[in-house]
Amino acid sequence: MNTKYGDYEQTGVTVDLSIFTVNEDRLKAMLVRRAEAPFQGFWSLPGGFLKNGESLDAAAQRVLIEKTGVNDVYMEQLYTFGDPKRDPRSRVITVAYIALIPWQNLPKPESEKVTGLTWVSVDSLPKLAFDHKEIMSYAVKRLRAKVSYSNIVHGLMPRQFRLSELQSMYECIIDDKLDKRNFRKRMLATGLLKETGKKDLAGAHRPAMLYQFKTTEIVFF
Amino acid sequence: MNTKYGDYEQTGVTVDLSIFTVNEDRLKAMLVRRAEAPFQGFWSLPGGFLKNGESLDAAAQRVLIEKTGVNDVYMEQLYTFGDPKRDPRSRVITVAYIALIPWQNLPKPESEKVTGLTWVSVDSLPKLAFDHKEIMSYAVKRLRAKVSYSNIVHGLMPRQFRLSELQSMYECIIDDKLDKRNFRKRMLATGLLKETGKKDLAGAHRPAMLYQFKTTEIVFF
DNA sequence: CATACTTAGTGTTCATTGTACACTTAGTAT
DNA sequence: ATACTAAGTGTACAATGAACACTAAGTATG
Repeated sequence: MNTKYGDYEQTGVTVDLSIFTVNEDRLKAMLVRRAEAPFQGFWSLPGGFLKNGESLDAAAQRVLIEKTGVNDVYMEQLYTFGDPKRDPRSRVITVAYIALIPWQNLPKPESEKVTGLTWVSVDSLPKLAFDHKEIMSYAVKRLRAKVSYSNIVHGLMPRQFRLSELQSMYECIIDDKLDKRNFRKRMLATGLLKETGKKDLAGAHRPAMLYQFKTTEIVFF
Repeated sequence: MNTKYGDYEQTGVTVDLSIFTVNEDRLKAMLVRRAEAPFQGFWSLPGGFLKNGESLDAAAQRVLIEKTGVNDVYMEQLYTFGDPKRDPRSRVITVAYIALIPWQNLPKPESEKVTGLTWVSVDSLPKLAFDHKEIMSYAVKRLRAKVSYSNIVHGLMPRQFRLSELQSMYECIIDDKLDKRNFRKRMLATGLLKETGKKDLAGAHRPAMLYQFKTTEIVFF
């Protein structure tokens, strides 16, 4: 396990992902069932070892596609966790990422039994393997904070949406209610939205204008 | 070099530190001269390999003490850089940290020739080894941003100080002038400062009250 | 010892931003 | 035709941020 340097241990490097979506008015995270020891049968964050010649971002992308089938989503590095005892087998440090996926973009969920995957509200997480609870807490904290000073919710919205849907998205991430008129004023004032000209005729009520983001980039207010 | 897993390379893990101080009204970073290849003779960030059983934070602390002789300073993890080509020898990922040290707390600098250490204004950095320029840019960006929404400057101030010194600290980090009255109002309004009751009688002018921070913790506004 | 010099210390006005709050509109359903 | 539902809109007030100039309390000098 150790190199010729003695003091300098060979270290495993993994990436672990906090993949978020919003569904049924709940902020949810993807968990995968561990098939093997340690923590066999426990839920954990999707992750994997860094491969030969692979950048950290690329590794995170790879894990994302493996588990969700989805590409091209918002992703950012969160933090690196390196407690020497965090993996009982050997020294492994993990570079944690946050990813955001609009629920609509996810393939229809198959049975949890088959896939070993599930989406769980971040407020009612089960016991998680390793230090994944800590990682997840940190990710939720970062996401909640970032919502208030950036347009990061973009990563969770479908391409076109009603302003009321956008508002709900904010509300369920920050877990608080917002004033409709002030919300609309602020959002339109950012200049990041544009009207599509289309209307959403669903429902027995006045149809809503559909909006979309002008740019994919994350902007800080 | 490779493990039995083939795809999964053994990876070196280092920590690299952007250590900042302010002196002569300049935000400066510590650089160390590389004694060995690669990048022999180049300036680089202080850093080192993660040791056996050592947490990332502990490794960063160790490097800090080795290079500065100083303990107990503000330090935070910055970002993890993992481009597969960032070290020409082999796969090494590095966890970057930011550290802040009040200039007054540093031991008297010996000759650069002897120590291989120097402090350079972040606006006039020389060519750096590896991807250290990129790391440093990111660190400066983070520090400049954080100054405006936290009391992180605490990490750069001596224990007691005049409000005008505090203002200068802000000004030279954000590289802009601030209004004296508004600055004082805002600072005192945070409630994070307390008067020491002492006066600074240096200089041929009205003596200044000395202040200190009530708490060591970093607070976000 | 009177005067000049230097930095410390202090308030107010105005502009901008944020917050609270209720009714009309345009569709569908009965 | 009427009821129902979510969409869409404006204003008054409070809080915050920004611009701005003089007096105070020491030391240094002639």
